[in-house]
Amino acid sequence: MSPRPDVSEERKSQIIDAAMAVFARLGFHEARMDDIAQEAGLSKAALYLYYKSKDAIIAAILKYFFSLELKKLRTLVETESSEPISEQLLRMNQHFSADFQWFSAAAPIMFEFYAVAARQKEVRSFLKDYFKDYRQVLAHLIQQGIDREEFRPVNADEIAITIAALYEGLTLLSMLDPQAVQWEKEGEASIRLLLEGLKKSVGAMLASSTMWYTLQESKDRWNS
Amino acid sequence: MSPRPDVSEERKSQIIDAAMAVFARLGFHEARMDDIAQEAGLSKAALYLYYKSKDAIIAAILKYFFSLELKKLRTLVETESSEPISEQLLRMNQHFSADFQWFSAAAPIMFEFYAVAARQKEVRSFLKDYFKDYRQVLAHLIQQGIDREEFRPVNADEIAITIAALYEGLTLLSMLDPQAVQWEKEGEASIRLLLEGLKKSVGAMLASSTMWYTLQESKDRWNS
Amino acid sequence: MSPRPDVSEERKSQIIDAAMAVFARLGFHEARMDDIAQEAGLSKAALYLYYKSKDAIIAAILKYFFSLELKKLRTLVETESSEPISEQLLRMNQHFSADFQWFSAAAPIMFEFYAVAARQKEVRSFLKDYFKDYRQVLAHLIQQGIDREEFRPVNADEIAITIAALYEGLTLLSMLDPQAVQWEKEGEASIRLLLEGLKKSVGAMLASSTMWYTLQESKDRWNS
Amino acid sequence: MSPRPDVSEERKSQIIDAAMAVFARLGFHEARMDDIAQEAGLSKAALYLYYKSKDAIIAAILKYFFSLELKKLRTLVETESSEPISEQLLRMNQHFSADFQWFSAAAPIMFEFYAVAARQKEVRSFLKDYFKDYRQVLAHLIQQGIDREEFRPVNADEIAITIAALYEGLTLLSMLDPQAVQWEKEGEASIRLLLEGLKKSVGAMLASSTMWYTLQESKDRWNS
DNA sequence: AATGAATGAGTTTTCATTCAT
DNA sequence: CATGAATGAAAACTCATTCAT
Repeated sequence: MSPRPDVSEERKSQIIDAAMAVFARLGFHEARMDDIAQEAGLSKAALYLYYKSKDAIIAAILKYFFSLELKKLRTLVETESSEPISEQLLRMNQHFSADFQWFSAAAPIMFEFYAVAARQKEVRSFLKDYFKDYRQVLAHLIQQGIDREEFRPVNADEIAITIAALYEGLTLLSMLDPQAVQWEKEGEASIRLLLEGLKKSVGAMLASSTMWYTLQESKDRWNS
Repeated sequence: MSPRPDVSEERKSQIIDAAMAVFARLGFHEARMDDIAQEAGLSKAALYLYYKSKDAIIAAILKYFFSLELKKLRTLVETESSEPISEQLLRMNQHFSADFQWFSAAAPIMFEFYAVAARQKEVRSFLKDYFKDYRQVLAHLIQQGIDREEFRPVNADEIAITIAALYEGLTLLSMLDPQAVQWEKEGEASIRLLLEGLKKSVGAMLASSTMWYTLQESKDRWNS
Repeated sequence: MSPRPDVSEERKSQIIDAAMAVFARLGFHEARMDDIAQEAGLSKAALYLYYKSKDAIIAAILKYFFSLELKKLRTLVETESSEPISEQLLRMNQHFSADFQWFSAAAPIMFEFYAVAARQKEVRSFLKDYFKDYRQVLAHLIQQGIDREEFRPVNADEIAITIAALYEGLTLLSMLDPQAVQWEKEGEASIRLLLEGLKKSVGAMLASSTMWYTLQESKDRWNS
Repeated sequence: MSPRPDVSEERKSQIIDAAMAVFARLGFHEARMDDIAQEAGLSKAALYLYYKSKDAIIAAILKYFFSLELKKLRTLVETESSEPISEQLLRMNQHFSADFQWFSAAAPIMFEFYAVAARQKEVRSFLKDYFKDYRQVLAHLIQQGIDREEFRPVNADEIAITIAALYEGLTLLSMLDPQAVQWEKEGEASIRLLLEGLKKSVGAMLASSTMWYTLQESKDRWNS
């Protein structure tokens, strides 16, 4: 119990929280340092004690936000489970949906980062790495499905891209039109469609089961 | 019909072109009216003869850009064709990819609009309508596939959402990491996966053919 | 008579005049751009149309002020005149004194530049060149005095340094204590003292005349 | 006499030393209280325990610095010596030159004070008194030279002004261009020139010596 | 129709100074 | 005594917009 406990970390996250709230409301450019200070209950000058500049706050949020997202995904997926991968993918959707409150609050910030990334190399590079990790986690999951012969022997990396793209796109569409595009519902529908495409085809399925023989007989009969 | 054809329209698109170039390079906020004027070869004051404000220019670009996109999609898809829908979808991909130059130049603007939409009702509303139309065109195509019994009797609107989301997400991912996520390649892979899921399953296929009867018999036998 | 005559040069000197007045009153740091704008009868933003920054204004004054001083000196001295150099030197003093109004108004700026020069290489370099020219003009004058055998064969450059130093020091002292150190009076006294030292000494005078021989004799006698 | 000798004085000079170092490097305005605190190895708040404000520190330096200079001059000159005054003046130069290291380090501060003095009455008044004392010491020396009939019966105060001005000017010129204006060399040359002007003229010299008679004879002969 | 000139209204950042501990 | 933390009060610089010609 030191006399004056380090207040620095507390202040920093206090500022980040405030800044996220303000940025979500106003955007990076319209948000004033004054707004953030007020939201944080600090003086404007205090912000500069903990962050060198407005950009530094934005950069800190960039790291904070996407690290958090990645952590969530990993917690959700990375522990190997005997549960069918398809079930896991569907459950993932539910978890994302459950997070919706937080998510839609942060969505404006997320999209702003994407917009910035299109022009700033550093931000782009950071997000590139983020999505690389993100896809890797998904690819690993898909690969398990293939290894367990739950899925066809597809290219897991490609599927990971498909799923990641799908999620980002859904987030955009549901942000724009929450009525018409309900994340949870459309997410599940999309995943089910993908799963349908990933499933071992009937032919393939039969080929790996005793059913094969019986069906084979029917086939023979068809051909005969 | 004045003797000198109205220079107004020419100036306006001259300004829009210049503004798009500048906005793509610098973003809405960093771009100065001076930059736009210079790029357009006009005086700054001249911009105000044709557009009331910087925001008015941005709004004009919003309309121009997304109308153009929609028009492209419609040209591509809307003419009914006897060609299999799956072929049409795959061909769509190729067309989008062919447009890549223009697209990646305009991408920063597109993402910026999405970011703005997250906060501004008017922009959001505009883009909501845009994507509604966009999905409708796709849904119409999917529905044809269903009607022609090329696809399973799925919910066409849902599939349209899936495809639209997929495209937006791919655009984001490939903007961030063009090496790892190549629009054309990954777009095609994704569409093929979807098509796999859309195809009439063996069971369904049989169900809509005379084969049904024979297979039914096998099923009966399995159950017995 | 062009429709809109170039107002740029006029504005620039309008700003320089205003800035000099303000800087003399408040110093470089205490002077606000607002103060300068007000003094110039322009808006603050207008200053930035003509000068990139406050420092740019200061730099412009640096050049303006010392170029002017140099020009004055040259006008005063550089035209060869048959008038005795000592007379010219004394007359120079009077001219400087006559300029006193302007000079004491500008003195604060001058000293501030010296202070800045002590720390900023660019300013120091500029003033180095200024004083080099200044001394050169004086040295040239002194050299004439030597060539005309009005002065002893001294090192003209050294004398120029002495005079330049003397002037700068006098300006400082009289700025601090105008009662006790009156530029005109003390300047003349100092110059007369220097002239006394510059005069051909009796010995030297004799050495260059027939008197030498006679004096030489006396010397011989002293030594004998 | 408290058991722990008052730390206050120690701290104060610790701060003055640090502040001088920082001010010399950065100037009064660019120097931050933080810089001074760091240089002094104290906290910023600690500075305020010993000095009311930044200006108070500057004021303390003003007094410290010029008192020191005056003390040096007095030590050098004030003890009456039978050595010829001209020798003493020349030796003074050497002493100043020997002090050069300290001097050129402190020069930026000195010039800054002169600049401030041009605008602030209090500083000006202080420096006025400083130079009054300074000149007085010199005048006293000169007067000795006159009384001893080493010099012509000139106005000692005027000569003191000349010398003081010369020194200040030389310091400026050598700060600006140490290559071209070497304090020691040019100081000596200048003093020698002044001495030349101060010397009793040959006529006068003779008038006060036995030489007079002999030379007088030569003169007579010239005239005859 | 067109523009060079001008500006009002900010906005980030800075820093001497204070205060709670 | 000492200081880590906090802030009020600027000040330089910017830029969308207007206006006189």
